[in-house]
Amino acid sequence: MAVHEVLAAVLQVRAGSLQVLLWQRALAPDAGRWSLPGGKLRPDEDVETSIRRQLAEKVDVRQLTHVEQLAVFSAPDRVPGARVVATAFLGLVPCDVDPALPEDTAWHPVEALPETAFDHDVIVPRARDRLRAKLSYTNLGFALAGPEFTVSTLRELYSAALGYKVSATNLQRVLSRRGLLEPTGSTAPPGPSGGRPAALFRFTARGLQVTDPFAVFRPPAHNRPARSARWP
Amino acid sequence: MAVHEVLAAVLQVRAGSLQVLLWQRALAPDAGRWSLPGGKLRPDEDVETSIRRQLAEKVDVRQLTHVEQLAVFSAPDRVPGARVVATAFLGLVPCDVDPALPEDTAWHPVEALPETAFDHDVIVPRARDRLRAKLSYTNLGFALAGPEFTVSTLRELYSAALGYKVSATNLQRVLSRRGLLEPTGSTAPPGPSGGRPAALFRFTARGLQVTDPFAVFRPPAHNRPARSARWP
DNA sequence: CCAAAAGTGTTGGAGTTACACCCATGG
DNA sequence: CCATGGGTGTAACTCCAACACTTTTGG
Repeated sequence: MAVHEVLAAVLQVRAGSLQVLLWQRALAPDAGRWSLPGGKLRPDEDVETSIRRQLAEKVDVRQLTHVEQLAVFSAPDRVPGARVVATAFLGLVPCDVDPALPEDTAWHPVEALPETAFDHDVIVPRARDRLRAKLSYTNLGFALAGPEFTVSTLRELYSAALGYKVSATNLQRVLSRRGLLEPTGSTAPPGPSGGRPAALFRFTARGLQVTDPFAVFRPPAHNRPARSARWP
Repeated sequence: MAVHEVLAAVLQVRAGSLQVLLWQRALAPDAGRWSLPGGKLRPDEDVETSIRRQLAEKVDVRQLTHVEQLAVFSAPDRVPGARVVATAFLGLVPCDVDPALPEDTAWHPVEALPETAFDHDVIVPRARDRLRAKLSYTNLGFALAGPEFTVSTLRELYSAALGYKVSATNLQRVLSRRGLLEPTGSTAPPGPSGGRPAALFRFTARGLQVTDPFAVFRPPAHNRPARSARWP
């Protein structure tokens, strides 16, 4: 008989850094502090439906390219008053959209969070770490990028999300070898200072796919499929 | 205002195969079908405390070497009657213990489940997959093995859990290079048909440690620590 | 022709698989 | 001394990081 709420750390790469969407509480408890968007779970919806509805309603974020569960936060005293159990989500918004936001809502760099309400400061790093891990072994980059992009752009997205410089050279090679990237055939015009025009690419799939499931302990070669469609 | 329950897929390698602990329901709904152990979340405990308590109480499993959250299952109609939201866990029991079980409780191979209650048949494969993934990039093997073991024994555990043959040669090398395994100095007596006595090993740490966090996209070498203590 | 940005070639090394070979023990 | 299981040495392979080099544009 506990209230169940859903919360989302919605992440987007903005201005070269990974940022999270927060709204500032006007009322107690924790008035003035910043809070993850979300709200109560309704009786007729599951948690993912609920967080998608609440994000659409409250902060007008509809262009989520990826949503996944992070964890349940259930310490009995995690919020003051009656107990609330929370299911936390990671949400991703591609870099080519800029949703209209209510007055009290703003993006904040993940590495420089303001004072947050309740246990929300624990949830944001969890979301960031999940994103970083999945960028390495899945095609999750599609959720940060727009439909078409240059390798330079993609490099900036990966660098911002991972927190360190990624080489464009090797990024393109790794993603191409895995079959995640394909050229569109067209090119982007060069900038004002010249330079060779960049080829445009897109992700071959836009749903989450695990491309490198095993760091080690791969199954023996004779009953393992070829590179393109890996186990399992 | 939904009831919240906790459920655990408790896994152990038994008789060469990965098995899960289930109890057979006596009463409706789903009488006769097999169910994951668990129960209602109490107001004064968080979900992990709760699942540990319920496993200790109901099936007398106290020797859990590892417990972690899997996911929330929240479809409004996942159980008949009033709504119940469930937090599912993965639990691991080392191969050297054999807990006393109540009458209605038994181990079942993960690959040959009986008819299960509700959505529990979805939870068990999720637990298995999580275990398989973490065996590759963490030291989670400690949770399947006893305090001391031979490489042959460890090979059987990994083979059963992963579902394919693992070479003892390479298993030892990989785990040793990562610094997860250390020899105890003593040896196990050979079997009835002779053979060289096997050296005994232990895991150097018995808490979960991520040993291989990045499949690719490692940070540049100059700001990356050496092999032993990897990022982050 | 030069600067700038994009893209390719190539080398080297880390980590792993596969397999041949050597070691220690019981009958 | 031979069968049996345990352990080591080593070659080949996959994948990736690093960096030099080439290509294509604007001034």
